[in-house]
Amino acid sequence: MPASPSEGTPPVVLVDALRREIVDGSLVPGTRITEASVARRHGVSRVPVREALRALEAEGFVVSTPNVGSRVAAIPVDEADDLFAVREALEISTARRAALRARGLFGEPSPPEDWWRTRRELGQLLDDGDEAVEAGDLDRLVELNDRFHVGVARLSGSATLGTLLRQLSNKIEWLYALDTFSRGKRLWPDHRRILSAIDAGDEAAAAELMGWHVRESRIGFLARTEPADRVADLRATPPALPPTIPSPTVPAPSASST
Amino acid sequence: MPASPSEGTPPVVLVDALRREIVDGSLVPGTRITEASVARRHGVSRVPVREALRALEAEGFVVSTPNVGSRVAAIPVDEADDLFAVREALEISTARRAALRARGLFGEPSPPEDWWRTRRELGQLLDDGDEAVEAGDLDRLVELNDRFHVGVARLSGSATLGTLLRQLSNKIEWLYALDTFSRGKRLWPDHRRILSAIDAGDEAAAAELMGWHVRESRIGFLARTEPADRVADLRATPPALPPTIPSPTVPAPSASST
DNA sequence: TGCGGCGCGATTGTATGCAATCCGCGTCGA
DNA sequence: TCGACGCGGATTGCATACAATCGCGCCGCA
Repeated sequence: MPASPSEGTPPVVLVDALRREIVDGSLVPGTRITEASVARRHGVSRVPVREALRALEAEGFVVSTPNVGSRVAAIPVDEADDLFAVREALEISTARRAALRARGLFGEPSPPEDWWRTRRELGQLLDDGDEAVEAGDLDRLVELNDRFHVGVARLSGSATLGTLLRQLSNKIEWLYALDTFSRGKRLWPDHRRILSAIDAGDEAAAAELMGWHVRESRIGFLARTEPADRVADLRATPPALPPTIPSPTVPAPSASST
Repeated sequence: MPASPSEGTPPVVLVDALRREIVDGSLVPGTRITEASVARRHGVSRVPVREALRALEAEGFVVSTPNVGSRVAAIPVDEADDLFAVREALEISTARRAALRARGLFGEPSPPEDWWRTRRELGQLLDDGDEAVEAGDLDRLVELNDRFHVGVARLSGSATLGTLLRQLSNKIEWLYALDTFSRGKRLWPDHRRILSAIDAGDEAAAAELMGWHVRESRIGFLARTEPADRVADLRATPPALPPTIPSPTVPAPSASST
């Protein structure tokens, strides 16, 4: 239930802990991160800390220079819009694939047990989110929002897209930390519609709804920093929807799932 | 000149070496990678090897299970088209930003020295590529192609987009390794046009050309596996070009470039 | 007073050693 | 004959120890 069920191995815990501190602003960009201090704080030796720092570096949250050390990277503020643009393409793909998998394409005769488990979690998530909306608990909504999108990526069955999305959505969450703007509850109901389209196996609808949804959040974000006319300009443009060929070609790959 | 000039630190070397072996097919998906064997082969201890494996895991080329070990991940064949779709959005952004930087936007008064150095490298690259086309040296062309796109990402000045692109383009190269299809030299001349648009600071043209270029390579790839009518369908659709708000808002962030 | 070189403390990079865990195989029992 | 149990080798996970490197402040010198 806590995001990743198989967590427990120290380096992974460290990565999650540090990334969280970075994303939510506890660790200000530019802050020096010494291996020893992290090791002490978490009661481990420097070896797992080093591994964690390497992973965070690969994800772009930390910059390291050899023989000198690691610092918290700069928040990619001026890349915000581009990140949203990429996310749009990415999530359209995950939504589409999730719907296709619901129809039992992609080589599998029908969605595997794993798919259904994630699907159930998402259902629960939606209810929790509705509750949070009622209660006005925006912090919780932020977290649920993130988990919803990651969940859809898991439904898509694509490890690659999932990895990319996780990186992207963490970056975007980081951007939100720049000020106290909290993502509105306005967009929450979209999620239920998206999940319905996935359930129905309607990949076109899933893709379109997700595209629209991400696009709206992009507009919402940009509205804080960009001149109004530019935002209006973006809003006027019809949703992108890059056509993707549904590819029921190759069955499941051979080597990974052990 | 060899891809990354400041390389030399062992873990980075290991990451590059292993990733290369994976991408070019020397290490077949599913292959077990034991830390000790890698350590012996490279004459180091297991510690840097572990760090390298973590990084590769974060990039998605390796899957590790705790207490068991690491294996080469499965090639994401059935995600090919989605990867191309994401790459399209990504590279449109990098091309656009590169052109904007050429115009001296983004807070900087004019392109910094670093920009010009990369720009010069790209110029050289184009000439080398023309040569390779003449000589029919397709292997070399593949490498140059990769370096061109990564170079444009560097011109864009965006570490985040650069990281994402590197991951994506490695994955896509991995896909190409699936068979002996070699990326045609037909698309090589596009690069010169793209670079010209960047030089001119024409961000709209740069974005459009890059979008078209990536799209063409996507079509070329898919033509090998997909039914002809689907490919024709994709080809008929006009280039996406998700509108991006050029954001000259925030100057350079404070903490990173040391 | 300004500046260049030097040495020390701090930190990173890596090797080694040992405990923990897992997988495969042989043995025992029904 | 078949299945369950248990043991041994192999491998991972981590802590400790030590060498290498860097930044920074101090001192000497012009």
